[in-house]
Amino acid sequence: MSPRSSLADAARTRAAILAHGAAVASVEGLAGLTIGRLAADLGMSKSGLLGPFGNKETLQLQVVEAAADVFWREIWEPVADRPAGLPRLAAVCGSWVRHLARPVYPGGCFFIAAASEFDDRPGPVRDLVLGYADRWHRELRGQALRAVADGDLPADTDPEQLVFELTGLALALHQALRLRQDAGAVPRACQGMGRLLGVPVRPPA
Amino acid sequence: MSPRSSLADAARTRAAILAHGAAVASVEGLAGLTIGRLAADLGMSKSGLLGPFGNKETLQLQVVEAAADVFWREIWEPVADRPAGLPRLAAVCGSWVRHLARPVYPGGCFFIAAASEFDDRPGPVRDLVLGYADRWHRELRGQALRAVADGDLPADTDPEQLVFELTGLALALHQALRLRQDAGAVPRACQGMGRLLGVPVRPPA
DNA sequence: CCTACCGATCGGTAGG
DNA sequence: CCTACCGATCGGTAGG
Repeated sequence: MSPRSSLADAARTRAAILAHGAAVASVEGLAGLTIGRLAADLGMSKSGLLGPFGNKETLQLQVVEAAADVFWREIWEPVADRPAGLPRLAAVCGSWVRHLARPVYPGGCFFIAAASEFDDRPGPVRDLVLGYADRWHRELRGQALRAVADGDLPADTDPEQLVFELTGLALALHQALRLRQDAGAVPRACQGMGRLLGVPVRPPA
Repeated sequence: MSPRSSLADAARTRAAILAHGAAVASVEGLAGLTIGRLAADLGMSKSGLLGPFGNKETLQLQVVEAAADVFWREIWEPVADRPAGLPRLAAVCGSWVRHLARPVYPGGCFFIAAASEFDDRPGPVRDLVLGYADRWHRELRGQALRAVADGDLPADTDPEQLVFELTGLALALHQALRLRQDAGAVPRACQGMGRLLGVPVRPPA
């Protein structure tokens, strides 16, 4: 075993806390995260766990950021090589569906849960979640605009309406999978998205 | 003032607890409901508040039932006189949109929040929320089936797919209103629903 | 319905 | 990173 600097140890500890925190928060909620529970799960003391963050809210914010990194890598990175516009939009819808159908976190999509939990709780956590939601929204809309400009979507397409309806299908898929445990919702989400885009949408293998 | 029996007093106390509990839960979550906070809000002692219910879980279950009554009265009762099938389905979509856009609870739709919060927490609360979600789903699907039988929707319409997409539009509306505070989502939800049904959908006055 | 109280757990701090 | 500890609050009970 090679020796490890205490700096690298600290970074790995921090990453482990954030990864486990996101997993727990996906089930119990970000507000339901407790320092004592996380510390017990990871075999640490409460003060040792809190140390790198200082207080619970900072821990929550960094858990959100860590989950955003995972989300981005799961969904956008695999399709970054697709041509901008309709091809990339259809591909990202496919990887979005795959993300929702895959056990990335035990409680399903971290961001759908966090958005619902904090939509009415003003403060830094809500602001951060909203910031990521806006970024996601603009990214989708940008591809939709490009698809219209390319003539790959009808000229009278309203990109806002399209993004709104795609988002609805993703939210319906999440609810059907998590609450109703209805795996048949995966092809239904793909069919709905495919009809909106005029091209097939499929979760990648 | 007419005298009141202690029985009627108790019933009014119980109703006040459940109404306020649903309002608080719409913001803080059903799990975030605390007996001490509810008691303080209502000027009662903790033991007095807990008395009619016995424990917190029973209180949660009865809050869900009270919210379900409100939901039913808000959405289905106003359209019960519409002809079954497409007319009633379009009308219920309109009152659904109105419900989501109206400040019925300070935290938005109680059931969307509760479904998200408890979708991964096994137990009686989840079972009850799921039961109401199933009932809602079957009610919509029944009207869709009737609309197809009446020839008011194309014969190849898949009622499951239709209900899935209508639900998605409602979920997207809720998220847009609560998280993004985007009132423009109301006409977008109506447009999406109207396109699915082939008839206009409008929130009633 | 109340007061008074229980053990457990909360977020967080002192000191090392 | 740890132990030891803080005041506050949790769900719930005893007794009236």
